[in-house]
Amino acid sequence: MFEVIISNIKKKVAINDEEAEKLKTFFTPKKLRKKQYLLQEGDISHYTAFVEKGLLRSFTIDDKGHEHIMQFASEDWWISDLYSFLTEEPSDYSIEALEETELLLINRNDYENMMLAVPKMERYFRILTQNSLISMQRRISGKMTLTAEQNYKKLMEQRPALLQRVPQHMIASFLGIAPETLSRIRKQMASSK
Amino acid sequence: MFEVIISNIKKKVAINDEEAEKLKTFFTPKKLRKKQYLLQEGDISHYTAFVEKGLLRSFTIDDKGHEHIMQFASEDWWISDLYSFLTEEPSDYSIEALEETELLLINRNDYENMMLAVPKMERYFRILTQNSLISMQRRISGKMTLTAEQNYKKLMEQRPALLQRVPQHMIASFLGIAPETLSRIRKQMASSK
DNA sequence: GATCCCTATTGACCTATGTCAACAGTTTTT
DNA sequence: AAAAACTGTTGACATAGGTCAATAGGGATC
Repeated sequence: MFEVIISNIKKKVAINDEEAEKLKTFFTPKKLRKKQYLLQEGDISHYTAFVEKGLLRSFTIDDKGHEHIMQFASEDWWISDLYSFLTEEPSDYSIEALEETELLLINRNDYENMMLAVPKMERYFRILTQNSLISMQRRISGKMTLTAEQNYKKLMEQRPALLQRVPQHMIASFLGIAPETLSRIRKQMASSK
Repeated sequence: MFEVIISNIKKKVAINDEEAEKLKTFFTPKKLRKKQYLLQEGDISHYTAFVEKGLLRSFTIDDKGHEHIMQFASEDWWISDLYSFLTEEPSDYSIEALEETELLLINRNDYENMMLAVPKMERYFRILTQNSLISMQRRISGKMTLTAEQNYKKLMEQRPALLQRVPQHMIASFLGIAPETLSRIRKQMASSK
């Protein structure tokens, strides 16, 4: 059950078997069916979740009732509303399973305790967060400098598998464009190729 | 010379005087005049910089020659192109001083060595990076769900001092809108109030 | 196997924001 | 103090992408 996460951690920091065993004690497994929620907008994100299997999305809903997807998380990724998780303020986001999903949850206290018990985890989470920050910066950069079509192509290159697992209108939502726009972009890409 | 950074670190992790002394040895002070560059697009971001005094921006230039500002950094902030700093690949960004600026620089090796010498710095940088990640997420969220005017108002609330220090067209660039658009937004805000 | 829901497509039209150019203050440089 | 560079404003116009509504083909569900 813990193979995926332990191997993920070992990719970033060197831990021994004893430390690995200690880490396992902090997590709570949880399964979600398709369409079940891990977090509802307005609630506090008590957990941050590691995805062992499956796929989820985090999203928010604007004044006009439109959904905007902030993140997709599949195997080997973490997902939460970091702001709500760290501050224990209510979240603006919901997190929903898009497939049968298996998670390992850790709550705020155990997150801190785990780092006290195994200090190398500070380093693990630092590296993880740095990588997320870089990808967020690139996403903003793309939003500011590229057209919708260019951003779509970039996503095709960077996360081709995602496009196979997620309905097209959710890809549009993640890119920050209307589903009709993505449909038209694809049509025109097909014709001009 | 190190008061600002040491007090910034102490706000996030408990360090003693001995550790503080050790930390100081890793930094190189640097001054920049207005309009001088810390990093030029195409070069490798060898340093990450802590701002003791002054103000800088990081920005990229798109196909049409338009500048897009990714970050403003004033006193008590860090600035670099994190991607280039960590991977030692050439950067897509430039970093320029907007005022007389005093920095403390640390290079890639010393960044790692500092964390080996004072392991609490892993925690410090983890917390720092988490906070940056949260603010980036909010910026994307705003870009996706709000109008240009709403994003401008949000910035006015969150960083009022910045608007006093930076020309309006750079605020527009940071918001990802044309300078003319911001001028019109301000005009209309003034009349409807 | 009929119904319902979800998904994608298309057309007609709309709107927020961008573009280009002119102009006028201000600040900086010489 | 003149010239140059920078900054912000305004008007006319252009355009990328959004909105709304109709249609249609799967799956899923009863």
